[in-house]
Formats: sequence, structure tokens, C-alpha cells
Amino acid sequence: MNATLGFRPLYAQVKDLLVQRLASGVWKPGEALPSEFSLAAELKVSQGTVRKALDELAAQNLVVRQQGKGTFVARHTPQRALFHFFHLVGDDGARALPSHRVLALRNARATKAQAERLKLAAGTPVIALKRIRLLGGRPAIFERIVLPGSLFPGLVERVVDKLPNEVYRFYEEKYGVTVARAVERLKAVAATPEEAKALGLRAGAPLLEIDRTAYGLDGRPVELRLSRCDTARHHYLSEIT
Amino acid sequence: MNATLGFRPLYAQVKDLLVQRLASGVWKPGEALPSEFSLAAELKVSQGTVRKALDELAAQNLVVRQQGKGTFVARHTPQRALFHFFHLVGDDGARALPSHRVLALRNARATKAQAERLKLAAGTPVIALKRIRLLGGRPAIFERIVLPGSLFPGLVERVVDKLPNEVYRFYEEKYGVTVARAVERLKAVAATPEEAKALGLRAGAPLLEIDRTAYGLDGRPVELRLSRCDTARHHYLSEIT
DNA sequence: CCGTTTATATCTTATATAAGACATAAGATT
DNA sequence: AATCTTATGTCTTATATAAGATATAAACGG
Repeated sequence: MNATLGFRPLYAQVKDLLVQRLASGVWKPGEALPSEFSLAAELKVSQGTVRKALDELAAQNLVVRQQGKGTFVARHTPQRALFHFFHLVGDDGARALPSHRVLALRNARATKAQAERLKLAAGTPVIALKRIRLLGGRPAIFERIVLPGSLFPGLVERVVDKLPNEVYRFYEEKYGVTVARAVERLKAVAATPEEAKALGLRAGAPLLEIDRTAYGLDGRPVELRLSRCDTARHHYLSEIT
Repeated sequence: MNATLGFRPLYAQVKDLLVQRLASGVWKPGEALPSEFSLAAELKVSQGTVRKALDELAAQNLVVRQQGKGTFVARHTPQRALFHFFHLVGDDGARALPSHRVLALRNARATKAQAERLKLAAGTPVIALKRIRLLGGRPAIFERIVLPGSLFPGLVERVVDKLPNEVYRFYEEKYGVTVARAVERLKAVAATPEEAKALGLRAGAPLLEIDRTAYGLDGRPVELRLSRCDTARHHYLSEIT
């Protein structure tokens, strides 16, 4: 009967609505959502339908569920950063978040390529960060980050040079920008003289380049990140299931 | 009441049983499983419980479900190989499975490191394959594969040198070995003279090394694979959700 | 009387079951 | 041969019960 192309099952509609609310900040990271029953009552569907929607959100790591306590908006905890968004692991299997040293943080304007990837007009204000990340005290990653200026107003002036190490948590707490998903493109490249010097390598040494585009809850790109990694003592871990 | 530590919910027990049957080859790749109702009747649980187990198996890509048709054991189709187990993508976004040229295929004995990763005793018979893979007609990957001899009896003698390109489908169809999961460790390395020559590069050129361990349905390692990739025109795609 | 412990009520999500809707394919009917 | 019917799958939704978490109040010991 429903020949409408736009038809979606009830639970999917509920899920869409919840994602929309998450994206618009109705519930903030760490907060509890209303219970299954109250959501069901509000949306005039059964509790089981709400549950199926919530289960899918939990599978996508947008919410965290805990029996007896409630359903909570997922936060960028160190744990999550480590296991979900940071794939560089020591060759002995040890995982640790790197510390960092900021080289530059300034306002700039999007290049054509950057604008295209961030879905902005060329020349739009952006924020550019250049930093070195250290693993086990050793410089291991040379990293360049580009953010849309509109999403992070006054960031450069605000942080001066005390930018925290875990920037995703910073985005979330200070600007309400939640990184929900990312795509990484990996290549092997030769270190430039600048990178080689910063990482204590010879120019031309092989580096692992990770070119990441991160997306927010609403699906729009919120960060570009180019990481050039010394993989002498570490590797990028990818699990295929 | 169930203070037994080993307690698992009913649907999880059903799932375990089904995985066990899949691993033991009760249902072969491509075949249909019994319907939800008949499984429920056999196992003395409700259809919904069977469904939850099957849904999780589908989420793990072990089975494929199709409304109105049935539930089928997942197969290593070219599509699956391409989107699931082959992460090298053209810089323009084009995906294509490489062709290959076999350099060597022979019986050998496991080194200590290989034996450890394959959970074998050192010196156990293994099969070693060396090949070049071509993307868009160009040599792009230099690859070494090691297999436990016990799982692939007579492979070297059998295939002579007509080994098919998609080896996972070959493992599955000829030896009943299904690759269900894999772990990849990526590094940037410098090309050895042998690799450089084979790939048409200068020695020392940066290559992306993919060190894969593949696991079967029963969770035991079934393949080691070291791929050294020229990423001048391609990249490794990793999606973080 | 005060502080600690122990029930208990009530909230939450997790699990199990069932019924109707929808999709597909094959056989019967025209 | 084309259409309709029916059998048999999974999908969707709903409901009931179990189990975990927590706050409150009663019971208890000092």
C-alpha cells in the first residue's frame, strides 16, 4: 500500500528523529535521554519500537546504554579517543594517547581543495593548527588540522596556546561539535625536510600519511586532518570484521 | 537465580550454536539456513529469539538475510572481496580488484614468527605464495602469503600455477576454509631492491605495508599476508564509524 | 539521638514471545 | 501464456516478564 518512495519503517523514523535531536543539542553529551517508555509515550509508538531505534544508535556509538540506569549521549572520553579514533598502536600492542606540542595555531582562509572537502566556499575563514604529537615521549606524528571557522568562533584567540591534547573532547565541550564519524585515506610518503627535522628523521624517510575527514552528527564535515606518522615503532591497526 | 558465571542469554546461546554449525560446515556458503520457525522449533525457543541471533550473525557478515527468501550463508563474492577485504582504492575513488602474477608457490616450513602467529609449532609445513598484484594494469602490490599446510592439503601440487586471483573464494570453494575476520597492521616502509624492481620504482621508495592475519569462522588464524603497496595512485581507505 | 545497615519501592534497560505485515516464488486457474 | 492464489520466508510492531540501579525509609546498634 505504501508506494511512497520515502517510506521508512517506524523504528527508522524514530531513529531519524532522535539523531536530529542529538545533532541539534537537545540532549548534550553525557546527559541521559528520556526513558524508553517516556519516548514511546511522546511519539505514540510502543516501547519496543523506541528500543530498536536506540539499539541502532548504540551500535553506531551515538549513545551508550546501561541496564538499570538509562541511555546516555556518547561522550568523547579518553577511552573512546584511544580505541575508536586513534589507530596508531605500539608494535608491542600497547595503546597510548600521544601528548602534543603546538607549532602554530592561526586564522586562515580555505584553499580550493580544503573548501571543497569541508563543503565551504573557497576563501572562507578557517582555523589552521600545526602540531607534533609524541608517543612515549618521542616525536612520532607531524599533524596539520583545518577547521571551518564558522563552527569554532574565536578559537585562536580563546585558547592562545593552551590547546588541550584531546581536541575532539575540546570541540565537544567548548563548541558543541561532536565528531561522530570519520574517513581516513592512508598512503606511504617520503618525509619533507620540515617533517624530517621535527620527527628526528632523515629527509625522504618513509612516513605513513593519514588523511582524515571527520563528520559531525548531522553528517557535515567538521575537521580535516593530515597526520604524517613515523611507523618505526608503531603501526596503524585496522580490524576487518 | 542463575548465579552461574558462564550464563549467557538465550539468543546468545543460539548464536553460538549457529556459529558452530557454520564453522563445521553443516550449511555451506551460499546455502539457505532453515527458516526462523524451523530453527525455533528444533531448539525449543521462540522465533524472535532465533531472529535476534540471526540478526547478530548478519551484522557480522556471516549470513545474509533477504525478506521473503531466507537466510543464506555469506559467500566471498567479488563484491565482498572488494568492499570488505580489499581496502586499496584509487585516488579518484574508483574501486577495482587487482589482477595478479604469481612469482612463486611452494611448500615450506613455518619460521618461528610465522608459527607463532598461525598458532602452529615451529617447522610445521606451510604453503608460501609470492605474487605481484596489478591495479589498472600497473604493478602496485608485492605480496607474500603464508598458509598452514594442514588446512590446504596438496595446494601447491593442485593448482600448479593457475591460482585464481580471488584466493578467499578459492579457499572457501576448494578447501571449505572461510575467512571471517582479519586484522591488518599498517606501516610505511622503504622498498627493497627486489620490490622496487618488481613494482618499477627506485629502491627505498616509500611503500605502504599491510600485514594481515586472517581468521576463520572458528576464530583460528588461517592466513598470513604481507602486502607492500605503491600508493602513488591509490590509498588505503579506512572508515571510522 | 545519631549513624549505619538493610529492605523495599520504583525507576531503568534487557530478554523472550507472539501476531500481523510485507516480500518472494511457485503452482493453479483461466 | 498471463494472472491469481497460496505457501513460506523475513520484517515490523507490540507486549509481558526479568534483571540491574538507585533512592528512600525502616530497622538496628551505639
